Amino acid sequence: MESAFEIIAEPNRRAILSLLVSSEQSVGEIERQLRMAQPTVSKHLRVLRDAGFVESTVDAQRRLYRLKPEKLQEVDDWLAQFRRFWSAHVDALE
Amino acid sequence: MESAFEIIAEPNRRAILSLLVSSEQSVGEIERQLRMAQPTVSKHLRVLRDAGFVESTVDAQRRLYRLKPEKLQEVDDWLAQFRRFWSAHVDALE
DNA sequence: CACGCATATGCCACAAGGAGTATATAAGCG
DNA sequence: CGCTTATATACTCCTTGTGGCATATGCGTG
Repeated sequence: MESAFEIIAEPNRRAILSLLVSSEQSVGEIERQLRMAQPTVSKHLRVLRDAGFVESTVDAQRRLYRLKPEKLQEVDDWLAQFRRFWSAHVDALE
Repeated sequence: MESAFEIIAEPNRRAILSLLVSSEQSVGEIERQLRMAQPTVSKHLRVLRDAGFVESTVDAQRRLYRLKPEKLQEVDDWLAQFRRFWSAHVDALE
């Protein structure tokens, strides 16, 4: 599970990342909003943190997780090579 | 392997997609350029075709595969929600 | 310091995907 | 028509990821 692509292949992880767009969240908040079991949330957050997609800070017993955009940008960069295709496709339709 | 994200999680498949950016290619051409075993190429192409990432036409015994951008655009669309983050990050650095 | 809440980790079982090898299908060509 | 080239599929093995459950750790509070 080295690559950024493998990380975001998992639907629950994508859901977590989307949640974190609005603001940082604690594990419990993620758990409730996504209705996932707590260990599942923690495990996915671990994966996301190790891969550099999120970072966390301590707030008493809570850990607050927030987005780190670099890795997503990596995905975005890979997609760049294909961008001309969808403009080309639109052109073809016209 | 339903989602577009799972499809592009596989490195060989990403390599194939990148190859097809330049022009359509036959199975054999892909095989040689990426140094993959022929059945491996065929299997990945099957997955890519079923998922809507590529399409093929027949040229005698050859099958020519070419890119279909829609699914990649799907990924791009999902990434959109994060875009404001990397501009924000740049701003923060300044 | 005992208890409770929040989070992390360990272990197990299950499922799914990928590679390798062999084989099938299909088209062109002598 | 038999042979060769090009591609697809079947089967098996192996690895890896994920979830569930139980348990550990850590901090705060009475």
